[in-house]
Amino acid sequence: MHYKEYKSVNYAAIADEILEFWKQNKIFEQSIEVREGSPAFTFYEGPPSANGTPGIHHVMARTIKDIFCRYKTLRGYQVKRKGGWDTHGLPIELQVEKELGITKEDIGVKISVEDYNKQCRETVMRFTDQWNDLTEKMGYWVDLDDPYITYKNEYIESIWYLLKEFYKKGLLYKGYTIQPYSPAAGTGLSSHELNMPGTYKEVKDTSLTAQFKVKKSEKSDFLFEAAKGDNVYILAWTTTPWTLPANSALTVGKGIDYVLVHTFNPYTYLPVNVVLAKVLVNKYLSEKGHEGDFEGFEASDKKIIPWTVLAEFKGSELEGIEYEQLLPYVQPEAAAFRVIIGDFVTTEDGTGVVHTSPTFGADDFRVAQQNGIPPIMIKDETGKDVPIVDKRGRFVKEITDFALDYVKEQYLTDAEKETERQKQGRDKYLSVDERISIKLKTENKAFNVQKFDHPYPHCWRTDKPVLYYPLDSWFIRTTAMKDRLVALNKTINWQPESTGTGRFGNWLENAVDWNLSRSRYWGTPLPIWRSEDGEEVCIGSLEELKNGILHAQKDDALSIEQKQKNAYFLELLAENKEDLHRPFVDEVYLVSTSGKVMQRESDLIDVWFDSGAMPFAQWHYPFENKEIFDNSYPADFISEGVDQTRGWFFTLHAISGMLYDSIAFKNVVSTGLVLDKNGNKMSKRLGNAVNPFETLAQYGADPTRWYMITNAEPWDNLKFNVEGITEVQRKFFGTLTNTYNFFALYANLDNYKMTEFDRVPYERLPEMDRWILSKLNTLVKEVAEQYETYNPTKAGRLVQDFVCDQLSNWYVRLCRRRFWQGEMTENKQAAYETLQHCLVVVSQLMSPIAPFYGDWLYRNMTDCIREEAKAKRTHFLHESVHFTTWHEYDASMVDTDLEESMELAQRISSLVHSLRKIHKIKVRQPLQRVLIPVLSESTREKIRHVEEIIKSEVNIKAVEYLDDDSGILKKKVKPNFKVLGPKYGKDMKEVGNFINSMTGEQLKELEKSGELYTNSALATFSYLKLEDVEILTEDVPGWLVASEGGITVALDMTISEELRNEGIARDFVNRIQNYRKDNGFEVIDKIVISLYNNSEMLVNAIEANKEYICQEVQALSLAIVQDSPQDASQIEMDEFLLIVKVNVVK
RNA sequence: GGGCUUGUAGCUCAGGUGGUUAGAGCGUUACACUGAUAAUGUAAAGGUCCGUGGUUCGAGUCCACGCAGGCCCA
Repeated sequence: MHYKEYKSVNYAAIADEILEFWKQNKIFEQSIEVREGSPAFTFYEGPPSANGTPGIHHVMARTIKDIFCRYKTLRGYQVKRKGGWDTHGLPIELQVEKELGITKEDIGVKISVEDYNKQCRETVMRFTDQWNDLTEKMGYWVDLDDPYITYKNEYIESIWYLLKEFYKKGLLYKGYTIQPYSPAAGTGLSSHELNMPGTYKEVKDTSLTAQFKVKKSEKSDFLFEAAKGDNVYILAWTTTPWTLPANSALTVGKGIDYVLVHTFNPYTYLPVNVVLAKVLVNKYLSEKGHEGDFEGFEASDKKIIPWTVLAEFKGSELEGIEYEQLLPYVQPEAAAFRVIIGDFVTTEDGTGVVHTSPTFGADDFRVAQQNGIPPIMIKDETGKDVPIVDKRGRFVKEITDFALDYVKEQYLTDAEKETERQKQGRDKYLSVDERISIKLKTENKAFNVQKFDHPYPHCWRTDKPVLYYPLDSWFIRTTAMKDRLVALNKTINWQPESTGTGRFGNWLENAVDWNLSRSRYWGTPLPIWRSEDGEEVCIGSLEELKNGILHAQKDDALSIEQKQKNAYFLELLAENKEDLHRPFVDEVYLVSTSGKVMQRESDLIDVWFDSGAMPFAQWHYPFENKEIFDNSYPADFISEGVDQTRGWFFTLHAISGMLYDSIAFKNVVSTGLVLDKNGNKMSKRLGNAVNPFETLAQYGADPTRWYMITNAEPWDNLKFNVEGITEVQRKFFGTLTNTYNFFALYANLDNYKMTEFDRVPYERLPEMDRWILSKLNTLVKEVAEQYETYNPTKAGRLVQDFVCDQLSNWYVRLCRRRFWQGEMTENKQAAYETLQHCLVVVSQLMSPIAPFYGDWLYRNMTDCIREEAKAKRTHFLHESVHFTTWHEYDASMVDTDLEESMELAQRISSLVHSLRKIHKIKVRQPLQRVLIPVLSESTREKIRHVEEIIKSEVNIKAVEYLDDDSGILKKKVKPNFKVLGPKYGKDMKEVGNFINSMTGEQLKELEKSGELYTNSALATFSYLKLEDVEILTEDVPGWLVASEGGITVALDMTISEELRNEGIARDFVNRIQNYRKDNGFEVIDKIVISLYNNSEMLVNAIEANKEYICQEVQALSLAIVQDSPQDASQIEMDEFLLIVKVNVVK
């Protein structure tokens, strides 16, 4: 026996078996070794975090990665894939805090930073075992023996190196971002803290609509013209009037409609022309005043303010208009006070114009930066730029009218309020907002002031309002190289393309500087040491740090304690026990060139920098492995979820682009989400998360992977339904396994063993074999194209369709007889060889997606000649399909004519089947002939080619052709719109009607002379050309016909006595075969049959076909007896009752 | 609110550059086959192609505006 036979297969068991084989023989390692010296295909693994358990979506994401690495190996590349772990970051910290029952505030108090980080380090690798287990079980090949781990010193050192490179290029700088800040507590708040319940409280604030006076310029001319040369103001609304001294721009929405309104200021009653959003006019001006009495206003009681619209325009027309500074206490360093466009402007509140102060609003900051608008800032005593409100929440002295006043009333104690009240000389303390309102009212700069209720965030510790306030941060100056990053991105092949051009491209175009700072504990420390007056050094290696310390130790600037701490760090270094995390690096003190003590900036860096640095840091570049790095940069391929667009994809791209003017990856597949079967997001909380281990154990890795890949394109979201996996199991894997088993069963019976030589030469192969080989080669070509363009879904579907429709349902089904009949002939050998070849190639084509099953099939097919192949150094010497090289597409084996012929055979057979069906004539009943109308000689030739196949497939004696000359063909003519369209355009209806109502005579004329005089009223349509129509046959008068897609078939339903007898004989054979089987006869058993003559018709039929029957059922004799035999069996046949005795001949 | 994306049969999905009768698999129903048989084949039923406008002789396909879902950002 050369081929293993399987009664039933369990795909999970196959995976286990193959996995064991892989482990025992180090197949993964070997798959890389066998490609030693071959060109490299580089893959970067986006590191997962092992602090959570893996989910089914990880199976999806990693299958994609695996597919292309395996495919490229088959294509002869060496594909090293180093695994990695992402180990830093907030999720880990939060998890540790939850487990220890502490908050961030407790770190350094209840638990030392050292212990806390120790805890993080342990927690982060907690589920590594589960991850490794999943990796194995799903068949994902990645090197987990030597992964990169982002918390390792070597990794961090490489990051420091990169940061220093940024620093040297002037791309790493200290700036600020607008963050929630509590002046009362003196600390910034995280978004996490801001999301705590009770943070947002309903408060009553002073809201103010200010009038910004427009300057005359080319851009604003149209406003002044409409206002007849008078003053023009832009109205902007704010709930924080204290930010108005920091205003440096006004933001409008580019698509919003604005109007210029002529009216009076409600406080000063001066005539004004104001700009605001069209839909908000009614919020400020009552309908009663519309087109009111301007002339009489001065004399009236001024209760109704008249107004009229002078002009209407889009926000985009306002862009660039300049205005006068509203409260000119502090001057900006560059040109400011312009109208800019922002995407966050709404017309829900206010005026549709947003007062913009870059120091006190996150949106404001961003939009100002994008438009080159400077913030309003002053210099502090050290010369540093600071905002006009200090860290305690008070105006700086430069804001003369309100110097040192708290901007929020709530920051004052009652006693302070009283003192202030006396200073103000009023009976009630007036807040800054109120006093600014009064000032603006009197200066004709306020258009509206009122109290406004709205929710406002409060500090959870002090209960006082939060300010949005600029806080120090370190940045990478992405904006400086934006254009280059955009240009580089255009050279990357994105799959799908829209993620690259749209989501990623747009994001790059609008990118702001990358904020690196995180004020946490467990992460890569920022390697910058800084003195109080701003001297700083960026450390790029351990060596540099060591030298820095040694240098500092000699300096008197350090205290004894500082020197002791430095000494301790040096000691650790000497013993190689250093830890580059906090708190250790924080206790290193350096000395600046001018002799000042420098301490490390306390920030950690964004964990995304960690992962984005992996091309370098995974190899500890440039300190080690320079050569390896050079050979594996940039990556040929990466893949992650589309949610990584602004995460890993961006940081990889930014670091490579900015430091090395290179892309980091050439091809990228961004994958969609895995949802539950109803399209909802999976979550542990909702309990609809699918456990990947259970799924793999129950269904097997191969069907699971196959289902995920072929069901939807990877970038579409996948609605994960296990029923889909069972379908894949049945449909694809079941069919393929059956096909294999069929092969194995007969090959073993025939003692056939694959040979790589002495094959039946191609020229002598039967049509059927040549056809499936042609299909196979076409398949190889198409599958390769799909893999090459990173379309695994289409690749899988192609393989699946080939296996199910062509190989199993057509080739094997129609060739069954060749396998089970007679001795080994050339024809039979050809069948074995052809099927064997198809199966082996399929095993390879499918192996990237279904690596276990592919290998299993390959090994089942080739194990029997392995030793021989090894000895002769031939194709199948490899013990795993994953070592093989891609089956070369052989164009000479592709015969498109033959493929078309066979397709005709399939379609014609299907039509005949359907006719039989309708008329209830079973396939076992032979029919005399089928008529096929053909209009061209080439079609006739193609069908003739496969006549035999059609005849046996549908049990018909003859195929006949009807051509035009027969005269009985009824033809149908249809307009060819594609041709007619350009010619006749809107006269199409008329032309169409003409064609549809053409007579047979006219059609004949058209066919004969190639054109037809139409006698149409349309001048352009006097002649109809042959190319303008499609001619088909649809009917054969007097016959039963079926047609579909241009093919028509007519079936002769006459059942002659001879045909009837044959039908009965075949039915009889069928019953005997069933009997043999039911009674457990062996396939090779010979039998003798005695049939009781209880029907003339039956016996006649059997006598007439006796030879045929005996051959089919392997009967040595078939006797008709006049008495019912003893122990006879009774078998039902359609119209007869068989009383028959069947005995095995021993 | 913005960027990107999806919407076709009960379910999962195909439907180059517009061409009039929109396909496949699963499921359902019926039938056939019975030496691939806990398989297999054939057929039938099943569709306001998310909606509304527009361009066009003609729109599932192109355009605009919506609706619903998703991701990211604010």
